[in-house]
Amino acid sequence: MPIKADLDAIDWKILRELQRDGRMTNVELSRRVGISAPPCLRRVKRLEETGIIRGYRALLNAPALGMDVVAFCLIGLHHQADAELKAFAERTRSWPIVRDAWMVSGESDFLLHCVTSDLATFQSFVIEELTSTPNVDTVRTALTIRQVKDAGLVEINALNQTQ
Amino acid sequence: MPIKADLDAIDWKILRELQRDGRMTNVELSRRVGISAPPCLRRVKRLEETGIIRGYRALLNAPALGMDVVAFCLIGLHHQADAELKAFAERTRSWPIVRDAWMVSGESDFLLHCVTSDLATFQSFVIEELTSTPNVDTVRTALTIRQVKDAGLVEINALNQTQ
DNA sequence: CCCGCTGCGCAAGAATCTTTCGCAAACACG
DNA sequence: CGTGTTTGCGAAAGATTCTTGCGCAGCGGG
Repeated sequence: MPIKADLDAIDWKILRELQRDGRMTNVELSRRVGISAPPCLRRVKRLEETGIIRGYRALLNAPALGMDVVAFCLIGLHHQADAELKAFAERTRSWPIVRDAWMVSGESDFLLHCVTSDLATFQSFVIEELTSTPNVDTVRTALTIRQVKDAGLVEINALNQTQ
Repeated sequence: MPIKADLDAIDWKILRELQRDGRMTNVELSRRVGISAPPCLRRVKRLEETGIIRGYRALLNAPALGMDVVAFCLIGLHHQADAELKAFAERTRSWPIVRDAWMVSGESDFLLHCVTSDLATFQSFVIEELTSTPNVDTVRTALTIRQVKDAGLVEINALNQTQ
């Protein structure tokens, strides 16, 4: 699945710009990376088709939309057989409060990124949903105070552009 | 800062669509939300200007770009005075490995989302950077096995559209 | 030396963006 | 009720951008 595509300096620049502003016009993008619009569009399309660009997403302001509580939950299961891991993973997808989730190794088995409107909703989710889910052993929660950094998913610096 | 803007059903539809595909053309967006293009564009612009839409971002495929290691670090500090919290927050911004970071309350003080090319790089980051940073008390790490859910930041369901 | 491959950029038509303007519905107020 | 104000939709048109087709240059391999 990971194709490890060989990208040149221009491709890296495109990725950096689109990670910074995914709605930039192709004309502006082509100007920034130093080629004309048609080849630039072809490169973007190729990056999308090969899956290197998985998609585009608007970043929403959660508090302004009434979602004031962001929290992380570390979940430990009793049994970690493959079927049980898959079952819990599937369950996270059915909880709207859980925005993204990771299977992890270490002291816990899952890490959930949760967003809710208020603390009461979050607490009832933890108590009535999480801890009452079969096979769930431990639930440790960390309420967020504020986000202190929000870069894109992948670091793209000048070094990538010299390949 | 959180404006708690009053949004109607069409605004919520716009947010839902753009969170799903941030590069959709305005014509396509207007068709999906049921109004013509000009008022649709005005609404999007207003959502951007009021900060409800914070920006747009391309979602990159980290493994395909050679970033095979995703991990989370829970950091506990010795002292949690305001100046020290700010100092550590500032430091997270200088580490390229840290892609986003949260100040949290609970057993730890910070949660770091880290992405690196390989395990050795991550380990040397933890040992040589994190644990040797002044005021850092505890560092707990959770290596991710795989992401099991990746929805947008905010849940937008049909209920929002009946306001 | 020639051939095939790759990728750039020009040019033109299609689609989209963006502004302007008229209009209708909702509302406040006398 | 009637009137003025506000708000937001949608048609129209020009500007911009997207998208495709095509010619050309650079680069290896036979």
